[in-house]
Amino acid sequence: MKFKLRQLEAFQAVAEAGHVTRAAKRMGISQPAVSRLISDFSRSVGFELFERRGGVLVPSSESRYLLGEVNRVLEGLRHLEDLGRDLTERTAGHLRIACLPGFATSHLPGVLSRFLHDRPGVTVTLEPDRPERILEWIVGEQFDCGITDGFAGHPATNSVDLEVRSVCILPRGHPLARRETIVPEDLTHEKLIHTRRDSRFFRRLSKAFADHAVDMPSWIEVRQFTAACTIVAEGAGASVVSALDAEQFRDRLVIRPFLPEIVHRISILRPATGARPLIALDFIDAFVQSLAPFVRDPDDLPAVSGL
Amino acid sequence: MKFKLRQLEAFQAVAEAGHVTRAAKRMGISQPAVSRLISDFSRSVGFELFERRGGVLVPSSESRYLLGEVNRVLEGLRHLEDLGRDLTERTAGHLRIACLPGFATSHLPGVLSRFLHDRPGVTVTLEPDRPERILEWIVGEQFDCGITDGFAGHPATNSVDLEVRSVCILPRGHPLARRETIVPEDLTHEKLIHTRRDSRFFRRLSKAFADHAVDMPSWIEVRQFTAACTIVAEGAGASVVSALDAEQFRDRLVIRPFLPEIVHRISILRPATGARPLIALDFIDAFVQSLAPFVRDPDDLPAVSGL
DNA sequence: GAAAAGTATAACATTGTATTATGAAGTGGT
DNA sequence: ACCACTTCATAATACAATGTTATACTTTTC
Repeated sequence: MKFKLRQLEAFQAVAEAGHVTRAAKRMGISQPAVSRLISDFSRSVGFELFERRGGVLVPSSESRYLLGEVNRVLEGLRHLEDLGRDLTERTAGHLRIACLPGFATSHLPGVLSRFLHDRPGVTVTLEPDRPERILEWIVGEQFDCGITDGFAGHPATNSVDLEVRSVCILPRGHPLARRETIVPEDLTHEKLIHTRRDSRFFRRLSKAFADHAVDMPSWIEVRQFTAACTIVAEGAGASVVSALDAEQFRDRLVIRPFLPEIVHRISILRPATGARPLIALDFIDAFVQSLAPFVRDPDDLPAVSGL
Repeated sequence: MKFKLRQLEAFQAVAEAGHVTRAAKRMGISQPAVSRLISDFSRSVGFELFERRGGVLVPSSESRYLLGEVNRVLEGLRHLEDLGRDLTERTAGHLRIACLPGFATSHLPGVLSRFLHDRPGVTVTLEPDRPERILEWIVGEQFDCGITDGFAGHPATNSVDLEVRSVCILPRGHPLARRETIVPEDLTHEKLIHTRRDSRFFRRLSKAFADHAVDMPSWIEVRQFTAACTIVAEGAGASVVSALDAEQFRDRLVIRPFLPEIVHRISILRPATGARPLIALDFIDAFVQSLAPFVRDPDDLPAVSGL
């Protein structure tokens, strides 16, 4: 005594149209097909679904009871199909992103808002934290996507690595602003703001100075590039930071290429095991694209498809 | 891109069971059938529905979104099937009854409560009114069933007629109570309570007295048998009323057969055109059965099936 | 009462849903 | 690391559901 979907649709169509013929037209099938669906349905429930009232078919008192429920079920199904389509087209779903605090406030918001603009049904959780915690979260699959740096690889994650150029930043109107590019020698008499000594970026930077036989004029040690930018923008000292962070302060300081080229490697992580939410892959792709202006080799962006 | 019901069921079953094989067992079909349903569904939505987690299948992040909606739709369908079954088994629906005021307070409530006892989903509208109004309502199809008397037939209605016996009622301890049956002569010196002079019942009663050459000792004229019963129960006068009404006062007065036999004809009406709600036919049948002890010829109750 | 519209039935084509048989892939224990 | 075992996917095929056209029947309508 199971109801067939098609029978319910025909029942609804006839109830609304009042004629088998018109219902068939509306459903885009032939009249006999509807006739059969109705008679089968009627037989399966055991009572007459319609009565004739001078030409038009009117739901019987029994089937009037059914009709409301039928409408609800079919409405639910329509809704379900919409949802299916949205998921297929990646315009619905939920995205959990963990990132370094710096991204949460600077580059990421713009990328996210553009990404979500065309995906009205998508919701996002954004959680800024330290790199170790981000890795934990990705491994534990609490998040779909992690944005971090200083990542050394982990078997339970897949990652995309990007090498972001770094630049020298100076206060506006600084004498060195006339130079096209800045080299270690130029900074000999400046007060240098740099990241923590245990960071990979610091080691690369100090090596650059050492290679040029220049003493690094260390002054202030900060945790984040953003902090360095702020201090320099205030007119104190100079720094070498990721081009990405410098961009946010473009109108408050002077940005110049720094040679030798030092890259800041950032990694985008995904859990290696488990599902691969399409929306997450889409987002990672969008994020990588957004970094194109800042990477060392824009023509060789890593592919996300293989993640 | 329309979803098939069967695919949704398979999706739900696999999501709950965690294995295609177990889902198939639960659905009572073979494993490859479920396999195909799932793969077809997956193809139609365009993303993977499940991921393996060490043996068990877990809904992917996309399909988790779908699952909730699918459950809702299938739940609605199950509910719909229940409703269909209830309607088929006449345990759901609505019944509109119009009746004479006398019935609404005396015999009918008991019949209705018994009728509704086994039909938990059925609701009833009971409207007491005068006979002319009842006929109007039936003709206009505002009601499924009318219980009236003095009905002379109407082309837009079908009716079942029942001839209810009438009895003589006396106050408790009345001298005539010793008699097995009462005849007109016995009542010569009583004060008689009877229905209105323009009623058919009154005409039959007065003819009975006339045939026996007895003056009818008319005392009080009432509209309803119930009123006559109440007055007699108070110890004043005697009356001849429908056995049906007398029954309600069984413990407050004396009931004796009255000869010659006078019948009170009541009619059960239904709209002739339009639907024939099965629940209404059931009710009429139950009502006719309930009157069996009071009709002239209990072995010859009219059939309701033909209504 | 005849024409027109609407509906039901029959014969048949197509598609969906099931079956069994069988090979591939993943799990778990020695 | 291999083997037995379970689980899953695919292929070939049977059958039921759902669609088609052709046609006869019933009801409205004028």
